[in-house]
Amino acid sequence: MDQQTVDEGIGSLATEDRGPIVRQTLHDAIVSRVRDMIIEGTLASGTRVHEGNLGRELGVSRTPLREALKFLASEGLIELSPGRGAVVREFTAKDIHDSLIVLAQLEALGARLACVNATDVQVREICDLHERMLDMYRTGERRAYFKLNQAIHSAILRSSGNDALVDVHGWLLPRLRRVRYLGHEGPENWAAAVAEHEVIIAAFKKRDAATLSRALSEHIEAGWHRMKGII
Amino acid sequence: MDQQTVDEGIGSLATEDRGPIVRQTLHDAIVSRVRDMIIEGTLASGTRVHEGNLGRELGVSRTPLREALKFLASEGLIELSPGRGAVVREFTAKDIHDSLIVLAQLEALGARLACVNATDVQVREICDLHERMLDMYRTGERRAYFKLNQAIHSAILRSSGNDALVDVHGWLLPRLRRVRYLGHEGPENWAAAVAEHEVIIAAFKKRDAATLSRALSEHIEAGWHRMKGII
DNA sequence: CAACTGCCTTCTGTATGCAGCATACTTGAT
DNA sequence: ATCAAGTATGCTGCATACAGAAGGCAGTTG
Repeated sequence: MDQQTVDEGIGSLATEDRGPIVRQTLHDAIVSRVRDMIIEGTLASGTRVHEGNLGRELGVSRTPLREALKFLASEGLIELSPGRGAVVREFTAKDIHDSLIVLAQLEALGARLACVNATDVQVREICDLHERMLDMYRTGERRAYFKLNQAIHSAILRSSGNDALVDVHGWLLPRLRRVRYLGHEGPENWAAAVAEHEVIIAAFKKRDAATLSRALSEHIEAGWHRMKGII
Repeated sequence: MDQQTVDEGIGSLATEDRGPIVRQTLHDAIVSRVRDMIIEGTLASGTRVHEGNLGRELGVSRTPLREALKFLASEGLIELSPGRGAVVREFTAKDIHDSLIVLAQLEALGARLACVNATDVQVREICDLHERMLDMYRTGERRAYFKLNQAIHSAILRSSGNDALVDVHGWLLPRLRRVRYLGHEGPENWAAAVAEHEVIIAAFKKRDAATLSRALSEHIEAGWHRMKGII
């Protein structure tokens, strides 16, 4: 492999989406890169992942790529068949719905815990995220909105103080990111999602566990109804 | 590496705990083997995992071992530090408790779904497992009891018909297996756990979602109280 | 005597090579 | 013409080799 390709590959990976100076191992870079490729559809569902080709494309050799694929396999984004390599997992509508049911349950639990355990600082930070998200909604920046949306949900979970819950949530989320991204297609859908977020934040501010928990569950279920036609 | 060691290693892995003729990749063998070593305490918490030594011990080269470690890292059983290798993750009492809270929530959800979706055959199979587990209790075979106990919980989850729930549960479980195993130390604790299982099975037979869901949560919480002194 | 620096050892991170297996294609037979 | 069998190609699975980094130890200096 020529050095040019290597540098290009590593360079593009290193500057992808992390901070600037943080030590970024090739492994992490490949994992997040391939994960993004799956989420964004560059690697479509059902695609056979060819170690040689993808490695050449990313500018890395097969070994670290294989390690990354094993990692992604344990997240369920990729399926490995012995002797036949890796394919991007296809998520059926039922898979998505099942995952959302679990997600709703997890976020509802997180909400209840967060109302008790979150610090005032955390509440305020989440409200700030919410305000910034509203800005993105007003200016129509879907991608930034999407990232802030995710950040809010994750931040509420984190403020629950239950690390295992955060881990499980983080594990389940990747397989839903693509579909949640699609969930805000269309202006009226987007408006509905924003309205639900208003309820959520209001309940969180008041530390009203019952309302927050219910609002989050309903928000996720509503998201399902918004997106299920698309899938 | 001499061939002797390789054969010995692969042989011991291949015959470890899977069925006889099922095609078993080295990767899966290593993953389950190392996982067992962690659960059984052969690899104690906080132990530095030395790729060379462990690979030599298992009779495999570093490459598949590294892939397995990456896999286990994404399960959270092992922590990887760039440039400094892998250490067996130490679970604090809080980690365990947090995980159990999540587990209880997941099993409660599974219970509710199972009461609706389980087939009569599945219900009967689970009752059979329960009967066999009681036999193991009476004859004092802790290891077999433990395996059947796990099998019952997993089977109820599976009968919910929610694959994502099964996946998440299966992902969370490994980090709790060691501690759940410890949870039945002492005869009166064991008796209490068995009594709780009686309630669970009775509710499941009647497809009483509310009772089953509550019984499972309480069973897990009771398990925590039984074990928390030990940790 | 303590602290710092430079070297050395050892381990991780990555690449490459080799062997076995799966699949596809080709050829021959019915 | 179709099906089956054999062969060939290319991919995966694993091992090993090499390079770079981290940590330890010793020697030297303040």
